[in-house]
Amino acid sequence: MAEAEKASDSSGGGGEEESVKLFVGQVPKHMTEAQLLAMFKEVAIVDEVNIIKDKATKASRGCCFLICPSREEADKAVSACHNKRTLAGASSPLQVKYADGELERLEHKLFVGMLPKNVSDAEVSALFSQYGNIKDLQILRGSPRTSKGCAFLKYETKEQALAALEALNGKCKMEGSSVPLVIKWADTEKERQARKAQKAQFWGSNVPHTSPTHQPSLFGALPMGYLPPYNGFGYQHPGTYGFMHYPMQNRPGFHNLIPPGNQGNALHGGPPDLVSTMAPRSFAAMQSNGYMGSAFPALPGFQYPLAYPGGMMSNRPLGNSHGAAQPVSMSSDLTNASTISNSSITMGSGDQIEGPPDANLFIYHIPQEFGDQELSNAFQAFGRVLSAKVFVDKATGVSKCFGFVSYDSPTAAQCAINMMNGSQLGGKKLKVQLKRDNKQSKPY
DNA sequence: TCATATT
Repeated sequence: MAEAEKASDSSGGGGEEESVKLFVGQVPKHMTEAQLLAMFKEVAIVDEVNIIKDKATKASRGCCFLICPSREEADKAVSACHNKRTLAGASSPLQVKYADGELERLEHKLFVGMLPKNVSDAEVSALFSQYGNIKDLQILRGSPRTSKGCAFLKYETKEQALAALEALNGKCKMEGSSVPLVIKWADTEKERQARKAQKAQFWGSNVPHTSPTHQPSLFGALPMGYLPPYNGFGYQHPGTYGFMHYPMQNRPGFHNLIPPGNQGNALHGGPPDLVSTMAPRSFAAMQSNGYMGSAFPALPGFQYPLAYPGGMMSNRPLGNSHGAAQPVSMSSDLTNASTISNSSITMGSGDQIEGPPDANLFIYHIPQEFGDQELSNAFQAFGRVLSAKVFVDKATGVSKCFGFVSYDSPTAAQCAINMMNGSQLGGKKLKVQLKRDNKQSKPY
């Protein structure tokens, strides 16, 4: 009694279903959509180019989307361009890939929960084959004979997947189970990452100290976009069995198809509410540590390195011979010192300006709690810092402990290497070296 | 352990 018809007419029937969105990185900010379109049209059919712009300033963010009419065309664009050529003004080759969630959108992947523990592939196959050809079935197992109660499943078409979802979700108990199956669209990568990030927050582990240069925030470690945190996709929509009209090409972003009383499953269950369980952290610690209120506020966990060249804010430079540090005049007075550093604080971080060749540093073992600003501060004694960037995990906001510092001169960079490489910052020894050259200049 | 970004 499977009515595949019903499914197909709710999906609009436009040819758009087939089109594929690609993400393109390393696009020089000055390029126009028309220029990009012309360029990409040389290698594939491209319907549209959309430059991704800053919401506020409308300036290009250095990347764009391409809309291709089919996967074939999209793949042509990817293989012809990805990592293949560097546009004038870019620092590394074009990055061309499926936009976030796009691959998954095309995959029609379903999540199946509440499977019996002892279910076999054959049983699941038999049940789901009623609705279409199963392209891929993966039952998550603890051991060969026991399932974890869930599976991922792909059909050839979205209509088939939708038919199975509508026919079985909440309505079908498999032999050996007292609860009905739960079927939903599998989470996208983004949803998984968001959930992971939330879990990290929840457990309070792995979260760097809130930097004293920012307002203390419960979510200081997360990118702004994650505020407020996800509240558990669709977990509180009991009773929504109604089939929403699936809009044209996009499946719903959130899943409200879980029957009431169903707890979900280990993979998809998340803490329902984080906000109320979060406790402010690290404020007291900050106030009681010796640095707070001194002229050393921006460097939590900083231990005066023996090798440290002096001059971080209030410290009098050690009469060093490299001309970069502020000259020591009669005053090592705090007000004066902090004025100096405050004025340079605002310029060194943020944009990723590259300096001239050999003026850019790669730094590893940066203390976890350092942000761009702290990195910049730590390196400003050796020359003019054009930019300082600590890399951060996109999903969790946690520092990856490496970053880049760019100076305006190779001399400054070399000086920083001499003074900072191997010095003790936080727990580990800093590794400071010249950044590898990324540009692929055509050998021929 | 060497460069992001997803309207």
